[in-house]
Amino acid sequence: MSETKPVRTRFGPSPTGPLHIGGARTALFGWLLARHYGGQFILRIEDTDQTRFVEGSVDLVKNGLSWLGLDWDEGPDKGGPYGPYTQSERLDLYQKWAQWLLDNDKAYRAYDTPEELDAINNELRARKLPPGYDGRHRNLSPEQEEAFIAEGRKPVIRFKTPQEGKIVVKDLIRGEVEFDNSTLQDTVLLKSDGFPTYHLAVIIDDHFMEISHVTRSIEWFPSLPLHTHLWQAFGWEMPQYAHLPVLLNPNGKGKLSKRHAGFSEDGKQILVLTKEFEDAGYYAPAVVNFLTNIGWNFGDEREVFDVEEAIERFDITTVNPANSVYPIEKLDWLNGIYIREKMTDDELVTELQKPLEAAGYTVDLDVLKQIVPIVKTRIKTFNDVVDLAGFFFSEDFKPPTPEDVIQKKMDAAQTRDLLLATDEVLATIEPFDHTTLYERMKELVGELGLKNGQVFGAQRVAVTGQTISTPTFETMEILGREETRRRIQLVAKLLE
RNA sequence: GCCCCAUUCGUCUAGUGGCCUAGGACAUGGCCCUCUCAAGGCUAAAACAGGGGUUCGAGUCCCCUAUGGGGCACCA
Repeated sequence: MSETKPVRTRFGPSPTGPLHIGGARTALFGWLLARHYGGQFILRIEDTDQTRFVEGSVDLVKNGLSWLGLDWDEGPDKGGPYGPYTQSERLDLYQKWAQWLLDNDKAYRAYDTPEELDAINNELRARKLPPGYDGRHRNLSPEQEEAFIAEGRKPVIRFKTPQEGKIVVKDLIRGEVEFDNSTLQDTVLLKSDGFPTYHLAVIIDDHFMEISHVTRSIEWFPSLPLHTHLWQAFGWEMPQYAHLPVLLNPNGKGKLSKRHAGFSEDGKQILVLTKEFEDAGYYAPAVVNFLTNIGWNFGDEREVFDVEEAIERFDITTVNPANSVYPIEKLDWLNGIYIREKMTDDELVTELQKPLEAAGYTVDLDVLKQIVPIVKTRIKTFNDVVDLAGFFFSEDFKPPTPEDVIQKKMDAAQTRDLLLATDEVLATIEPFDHTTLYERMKELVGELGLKNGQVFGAQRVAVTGQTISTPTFETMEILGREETRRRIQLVAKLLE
C-alpha cells in the first residue's frame, strides 16, 4: 500500500443510538487496519441529520468502543490536528466547498419542493425507471431561479453527475467494478437547511483529515461511483476504499439490526448492542476475537488469538466479501476459552464479583478466590457464576426440595440416615479437605450399602441446594466444616 | 422495476487451475474420563447452489439461471 502517506482510518458513527455489534465490527476492522500499519484511527461524529440526533448516544458509542479496547487517536473528545471531529461543527467548510462546486459548474441549485420530488419519483417509477431525481433544475435560467426564490423556496445543491459513459471504481475487497453513469443521479450535497448530506461531508472530511483508507459497511458500496466522481470533481487524491460485508441475522434473513433483536428459535436472546454483551457477562477480548473471526481469518487454522497477534497479521484485502450469518454460538465457546485459559484468577475474581453482587449476594472475596478454580471450567459467561455458585454466598441457605435430595431407589428416611451418617463423618474428619473427604465418603458408600451416585448425589444437593453444582468435596472444603454441617443437618431435618 | 455485490458442511471459514479421497472451528451424535455439571481426550456424521462452457485437468476462470444481500431520500 501507500509507502509515503501514513495510514489513517476512521469510524464515523451517526449519533442515533448505542453502539451496535455490526458497527463495532466495522470499527474493529478499520482499527485493525490502522494499527497494523502503525497509523491513526480517528473517531468522527457524523451528525448532519439534526432530526435523528439522540441525546447521549455519542457517549454510548464511545463507551462501546472503549470497552472493546478500540482506542482512537483523534476525536471529538481528544482533539487533534484536523478537528473539529464533529460534523455539525464543520458546516462552514461544507458550505464553502459546495459553493466551490457551484462556481466550477459541477453542481447546481435545485428548488423542487418535497411534493414535487414525490411526483417526480412516482413518475419515474411508473416509467419503470430508477426512482430519484430527473435533473430538471440542472439548467435553470437566472430568471427561473429568481422566480423560485421569490416564491420563498429554499434550494438544495445537487451534484452534476456525469450522465454518460462508465466509471470504474475500486474496492480493496472486491476489486474493480464498472458502473454505468446513466444509472447515477444528481444527488443532493447540501440540504436546504445548510447542512451537508453524508456524501458531501464524508468526501470533504476524508480529504482534510487525510484519511488513507475508507472502511465502511457494504451498504455504501452503491454510492462509490458517486463518491469517486466527487473526488474527481474536487481534484483531490482519493483514498482507498474497502467495503465490509455485514452481519446477517441468525436465521439468515436480513441484516442484523436493533430492530431484529429478540429471541432465536431455541429461546436465547440475540444480543446486538455492545452494552448487551457486556451486561451478559462476556469478556471484551473474547468478543474482539469473535468479531475478528467473522469475515477474516487468522490463518494456520487458528481460531483463538490475542488482539496483538491479529494486528500483526491483519490484511484488509483478504476479508471475505460475502456477508455472514452472525455465528453467535461460537462466542460462548470462545468466552469459555478466555475464562479458563486466558484470564488470571485475580481477573476472574474482579469480573465475577460484579454479577454476583448484582444478583444481591454479599461477596466474600476470599471465598470467591477459592471457588474460581472450580467454577472456571463450568461457566461460559461471567453471569453464569450466579446460578452455578451463588449458593456459596447466600447468607440464609436456600434448602433444596426433598425430591431433589432423595436419590434413585431411596426414600426420605434412608436419605435422612445417609445425611446423618455424613454429618457424623464431617464432625471429626481431619484434615477437612476435599481429598480426605472424598476418600472417606467412598468408604461411607460401602458402609451404608449404597451406590456412589446415591450418596454423593444426596450430599451434593444437601450442601449446595442444587442438582448441578461445583464438585461436592471441593465445595465442602471451601464452605468449611461448620457451614457444611449446618446445611447437612438442616436438610436432614427437612426429611423427617 | 433498475443497478451492484455475493454464493464451500446447520453456522463461521481454509482453498487464488493439478498438493482436494475438499482442511479447521462451533454446534450435534458416540466413546473414554467422572460425585452432578462442565472441562479434557478420541471419534462420527456433515459442504463446493444448479446448468452450460474454457482447459489435458475446475471448488478455483467465463456465461446463464436460482437464491441471498445491498442500493436507487433534503438518512446515515
